[in-house]
Amino acid sequence: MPAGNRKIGEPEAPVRERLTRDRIVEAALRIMDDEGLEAVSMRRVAREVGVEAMSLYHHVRDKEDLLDGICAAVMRDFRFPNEDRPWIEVARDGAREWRRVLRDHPNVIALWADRQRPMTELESLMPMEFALRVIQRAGIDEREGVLIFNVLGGFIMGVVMMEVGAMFSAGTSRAKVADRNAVHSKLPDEAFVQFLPEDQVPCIVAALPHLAACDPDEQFEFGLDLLLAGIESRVVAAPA
Amino acid sequence: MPAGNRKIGEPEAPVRERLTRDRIVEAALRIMDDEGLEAVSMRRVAREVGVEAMSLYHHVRDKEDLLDGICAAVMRDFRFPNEDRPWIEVARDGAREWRRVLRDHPNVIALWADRQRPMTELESLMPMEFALRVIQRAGIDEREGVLIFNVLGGFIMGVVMMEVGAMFSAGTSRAKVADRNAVHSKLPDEAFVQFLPEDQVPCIVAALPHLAACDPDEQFEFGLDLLLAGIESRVVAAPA
DNA sequence: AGCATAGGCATACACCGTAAGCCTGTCAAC
DNA sequence: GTTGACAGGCTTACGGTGTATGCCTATGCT
Repeated sequence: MPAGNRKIGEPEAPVRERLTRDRIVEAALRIMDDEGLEAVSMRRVAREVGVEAMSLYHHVRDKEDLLDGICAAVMRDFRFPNEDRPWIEVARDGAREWRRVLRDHPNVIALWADRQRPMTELESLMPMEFALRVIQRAGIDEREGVLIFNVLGGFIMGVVMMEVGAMFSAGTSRAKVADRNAVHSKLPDEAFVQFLPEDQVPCIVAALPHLAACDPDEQFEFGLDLLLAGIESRVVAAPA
Repeated sequence: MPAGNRKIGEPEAPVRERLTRDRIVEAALRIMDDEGLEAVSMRRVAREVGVEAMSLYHHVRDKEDLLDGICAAVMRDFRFPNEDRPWIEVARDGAREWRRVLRDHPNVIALWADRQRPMTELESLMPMEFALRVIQRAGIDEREGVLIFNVLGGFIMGVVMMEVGAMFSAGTSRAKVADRNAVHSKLPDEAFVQFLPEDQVPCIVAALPHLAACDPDEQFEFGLDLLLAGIESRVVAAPA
């Protein structure tokens, strides 16, 4: 018989604290961060908060809604840099902070990528508002400001995605791949790096040590400098 | 009783052509492009090629392997630009081509994002080889070449992701959102754009017309110019 | 002709999201 | 106090998923 079905007057109450949307979303986010996106199921989240799956539906409309909640929670994690400085410093810190958020919740990129729908909650839009404000204060007109916003935003997301996804880096994410030994048409994976044929992909082979040694922070700062320098040169060329 | 269980000597044979890994992958890619990533299930793919789900397992190890096949097929779609030109033109065309591929198969970004494992098939690495070769021919040393490769690659992926995902653009992807009217804590969605409170997000409100009107091609070229100009300035500053 | 094998198929299991409905503890109105 | 509404848990059930296991047949080699 289920809990809560105790006789009346029984001494100790169940004492489970009330379920709330926030508790649910928080648990789901934790699961996503710890166990990956596909581990986030209604049953798994329910178990995490000590409840049956269907009970969640009193607090979230459906799974989509729960995922929306996760997105909002991630956006809420953005800590706004102090803006009382030259715009370019604020922009740089904002970009770094966005990268920090994405790296702290790397699976949120996949979440955005396959749901493909815009944020709707006001609170989630505040980082965007911040970015546009910084750009505007640099004296850039609104039209170009949108271009720059998208370029910077895309750059940050893409670089972090390559960083955490290791799509090309060839040395990382060994754990996920380890048990997949060749059965069909596949390289043995384990020694993938060593057996790249130099005559067919000489540039990759030559670049391998640098790919392996590449520091993600330096990587990011390099690209950010490139973009910000380009943007700044446009500002001084056409001052407001 | 199943098909193929006909009496011997029956006039018309089933005539189904042999199942191959390529046919399966091709069908899966088509489904992903037409119906989205979540539509790609073993049963759905099997139906597409006129077979039962379990028959696929004679040609792919598991679903992961099938998804690997999709990734490889997408990479095979990359058409290499003519390289007998100044490196910066080749680089520009390579970037455009990569964007074309990603836009033709927009769901592959989500696929990369949540699988997070490197490409292993040699053929899939040829576009990377191409990119590194172009960068190297610009006279950039290998270490910095890797930085530039990652920056450009990340930029392209991120910008296309924002482009197709419409994460912030607020005007698009109406169809996917239309039937989700407010039940829980949610804005009505339909009139989302109009009801953004100007006092709380003035910069977004001001930017909205430009967000809506922003031409993705111009957007991409803008960012690409910014990056390539920055890269070129480093080349002339420190010639090989 | 006999037989191995490749490549189909059917069944079964555990897990998924969620519709429908039930049960109980809380609380306001009388 | 009793009553009734209701919020918020729970159970069951249905159709979907990936895939392990095993069967059956058509093909090709000897």
